[in-house]
Amino acid sequence: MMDTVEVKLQTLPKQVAGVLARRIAGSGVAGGLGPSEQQILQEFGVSRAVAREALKILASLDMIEIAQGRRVVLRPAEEWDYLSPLLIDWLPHEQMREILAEAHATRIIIEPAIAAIAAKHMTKEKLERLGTLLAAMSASEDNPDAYLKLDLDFHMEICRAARNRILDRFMYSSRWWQMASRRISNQMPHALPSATEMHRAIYEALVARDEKRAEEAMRRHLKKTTAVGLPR
Amino acid sequence: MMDTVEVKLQTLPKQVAGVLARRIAGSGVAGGLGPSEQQILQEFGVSRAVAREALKILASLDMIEIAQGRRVVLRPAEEWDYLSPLLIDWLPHEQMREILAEAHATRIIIEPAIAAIAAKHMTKEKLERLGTLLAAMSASEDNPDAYLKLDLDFHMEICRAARNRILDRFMYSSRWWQMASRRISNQMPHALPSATEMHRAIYEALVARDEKRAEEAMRRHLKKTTAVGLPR
DNA sequence: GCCTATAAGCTTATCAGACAAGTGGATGTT
DNA sequence: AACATCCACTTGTCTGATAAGCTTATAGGC
Repeated sequence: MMDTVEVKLQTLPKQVAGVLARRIAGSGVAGGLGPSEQQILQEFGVSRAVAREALKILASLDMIEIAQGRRVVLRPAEEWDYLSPLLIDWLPHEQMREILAEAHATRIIIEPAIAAIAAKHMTKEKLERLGTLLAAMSASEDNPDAYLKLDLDFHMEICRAARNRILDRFMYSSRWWQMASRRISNQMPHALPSATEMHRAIYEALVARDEKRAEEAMRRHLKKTTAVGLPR
Repeated sequence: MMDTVEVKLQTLPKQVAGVLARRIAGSGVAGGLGPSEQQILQEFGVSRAVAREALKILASLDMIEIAQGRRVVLRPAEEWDYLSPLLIDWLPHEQMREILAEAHATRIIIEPAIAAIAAKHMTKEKLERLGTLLAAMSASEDNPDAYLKLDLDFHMEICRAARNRILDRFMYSSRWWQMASRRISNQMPHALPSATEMHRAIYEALVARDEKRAEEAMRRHLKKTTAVGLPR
């Protein structure tokens, strides 16, 4: 039963995996031994099914390697799946801030290129949806949470226009980073009206189907929108 | 026991997940009902533990959504985890070729930027390792398999120099795509000596710490190395 | 008739205990 | 010292229960 507290925020294996992941992230040596099923049984008092699922979760993040007959071993942190929303939540704040900064740097590389491709493929329907989102953003400048969601949708919609599922997947992960970013620092990075203006600039470049201008507008936007809470 | 054939190429849940994934990828409607534990038990004759793990695998790829009490539902294909080596293997060839083309397009976006950043951060040790890899490539031009491995290591090593774990993860996935690419089309795309020359150009730009030149050399390399087996 | 509350029957989640299969090291033999 | 065998330990799979959450239908009250 894992604990006297009976609240069930999430599934049991996920909770166990979270504890183990934090422990590994905090003080794990690649190549070293990972938690065995038996250890988990004793420490958490859960059934073997739960222990196994927890390990499977860690394995799916490439944090550990499981093989029949062999003990669980820790994998190098450079190869963990930092694109997963699970791992994001389980990293110590120090590492999390680093990752978020790296994620933002990656956005600056990828999204301008996406905007350029999107400008080429832009259709009337897409533009209409983008226009609607833009209007909604303009009307939600007093509601940061709603604004963030619209912001994410706006970027995702542009990405979809590029018709590249790999890039789609990247943007999908990007969503979690930005929500995590919001979570650790509640302050708004900039005045929302200014953000709306930059989004409008991107939108208009897309309307004009001007690849170079869309690329540049996106780059300017992202460079201004510095990674939240990362003054370093 | 799943089948009369007793060969064990991989774990049982993975096999089941593979069959289900192919089926879903072939004719699945987002929002529709996915396979239930009961259905899997009856169809494959496996235990519930195996059926559950198979479903968990599909869920980790964002192909299905599992919740207690509710039936399993199919998630939209646009949000599947195309970065996973599992999914790559399970896609029908048609879709796989599309994805591989999109993956290559993504490389052309990301890797030149990586090369530029790497040029800035390049150290003596990294350069030495890259030089060693380059020499090994030159010596392995008659062994396509060994060459591919060295090629992948070369690109990964450059990425590591950029010190960005998100980009690392992308390159890590890229490895699987290229191995899959090789798998479906055994022909070598180009003469290996020519490839070595292009790698050497990248290497020399890195030695000179010339960001622009490294970026351009990488771009030229990738544009030449068209996605294998994709004449379309 | 309409709304609500309860209950029944699905589904997935967790538990328990067993046996199978693979690995690695200890043991013992040559 | 080299090799084969065995044994302890690990993960993989099976069986059959019980718990918990959701959906639907049914019965009751208004």
